[in-house]
Amino acid sequence: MISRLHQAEFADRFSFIKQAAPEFVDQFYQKAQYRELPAGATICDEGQHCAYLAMVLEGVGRVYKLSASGREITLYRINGGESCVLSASCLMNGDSFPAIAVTETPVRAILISPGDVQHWFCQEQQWQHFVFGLLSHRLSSIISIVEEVAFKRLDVRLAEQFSRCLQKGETILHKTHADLAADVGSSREVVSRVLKDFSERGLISAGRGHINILDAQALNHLAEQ
Amino acid sequence: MISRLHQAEFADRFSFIKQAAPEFVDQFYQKAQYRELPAGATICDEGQHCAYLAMVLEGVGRVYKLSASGREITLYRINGGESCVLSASCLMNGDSFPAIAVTETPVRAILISPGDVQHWFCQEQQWQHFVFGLLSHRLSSIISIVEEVAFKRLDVRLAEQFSRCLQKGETILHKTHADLAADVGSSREVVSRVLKDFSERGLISAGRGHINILDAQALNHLAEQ
DNA sequence: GACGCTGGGTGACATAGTCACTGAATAATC
DNA sequence: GATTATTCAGTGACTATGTCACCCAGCGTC
Repeated sequence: MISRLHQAEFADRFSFIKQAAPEFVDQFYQKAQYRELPAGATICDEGQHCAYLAMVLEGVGRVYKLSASGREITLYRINGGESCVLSASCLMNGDSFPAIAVTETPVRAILISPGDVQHWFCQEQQWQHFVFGLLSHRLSSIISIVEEVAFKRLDVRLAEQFSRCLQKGETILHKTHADLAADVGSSREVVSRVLKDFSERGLISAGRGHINILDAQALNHLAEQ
Repeated sequence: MISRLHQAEFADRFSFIKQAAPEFVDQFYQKAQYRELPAGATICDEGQHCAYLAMVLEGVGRVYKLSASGREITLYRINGGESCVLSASCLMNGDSFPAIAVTETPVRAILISPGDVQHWFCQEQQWQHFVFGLLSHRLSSIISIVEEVAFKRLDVRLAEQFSRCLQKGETILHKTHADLAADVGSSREVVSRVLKDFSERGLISAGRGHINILDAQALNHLAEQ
């Protein structure tokens, strides 16, 4: 059962619920659970079966793949108003989760049980569209990850990271070289080398645990490639 | 309108239709179209909007990404009884197609218009499950492509290709080095080098346009990594 | 200050991608 | 049947990336 306060917050984040039938909405809030998770918590491990579909109100989750040698690559992040597609997919098919999901910041979320996800999928059109939209939207985002990894050079891909940071209006990126390597699926050493090169060309200046973006234009231009 | 003969073939390939409501089935066969395509035809180009959802009766389609430099990587193949998920996704959201789809062999397929795909999605539960299943199943297959490209060595990935070929009971792979490169997202020269190494180690023997698999056990073992 | 931990730098080497070119096998043309 | 064009494959040189084994610096704790 979800409190009035969280219902309002949910409707704010997930506007599809406003178009749904009142009986569905009642049932939804009745059966859903509210949960808070600390930063760094594991939501779902590789090969596990998902216990719930998490719909994030606030905070950031990260879904990534881990290689045998310990390298990582981020598949996508889940922000407020988003939900973990892979969970959706697993829940509907009973497949096991093909990646690892963790919280990067404290997360507050609404949880839906597998049974309800499936049950409502056949009943409420708005819910159906929401779940389907999640899945199909993420499919193309993961295809663009394939494209990135298979075809693009590392300097271009790192420049894209900085570009994205700039689009949010930030000029300091609070990440370590190892963090960046885990995002793009490379290794720390290689990221360090590229960043050293960026640094020497005056595109960025590096500090311990953070990076100052100096030449936005040059980085945006590099990211275009 | 689909002929009786093709209706039987369709039901054989796409068994979900057997569980669907008779009114739906009637409407489905009424509105669907039968189409034959030659080998090498372009089904959908990057950035285009899909005209139809294709459900393949017979033949093989290939969906791939093309890089600016001309390299390719195969995202998945569509065999008889399968359907192009990306189309499904595009059709439901009105997004443009994020890859290129072509026929590798002559293809016979049933085509559904975007309007019908959406319309039926809200009406017939079996259809809903079919489309949703397509999407969620392919999502994890594309995630494993990310894993392959980001983490695995090329020799291992080529060994996997041979392994898959062996599983179908074939010991000769009728592909050029360039074909293999396009599948795994590498370049011909690099594939040639790896195959030369395989050849010298007695794992395969190469001919023009085909490869004989000699040491199945060693290749399977290499593919395990 | 001694210690450990984390973040980052580096050189040496292995693997992978790019470029420019070669030659051989096959298909197309006359 | 000889010539030409096209496709397929091999190669060397160079660059980019990944791996391994280290190093050192900063910053806590005790």
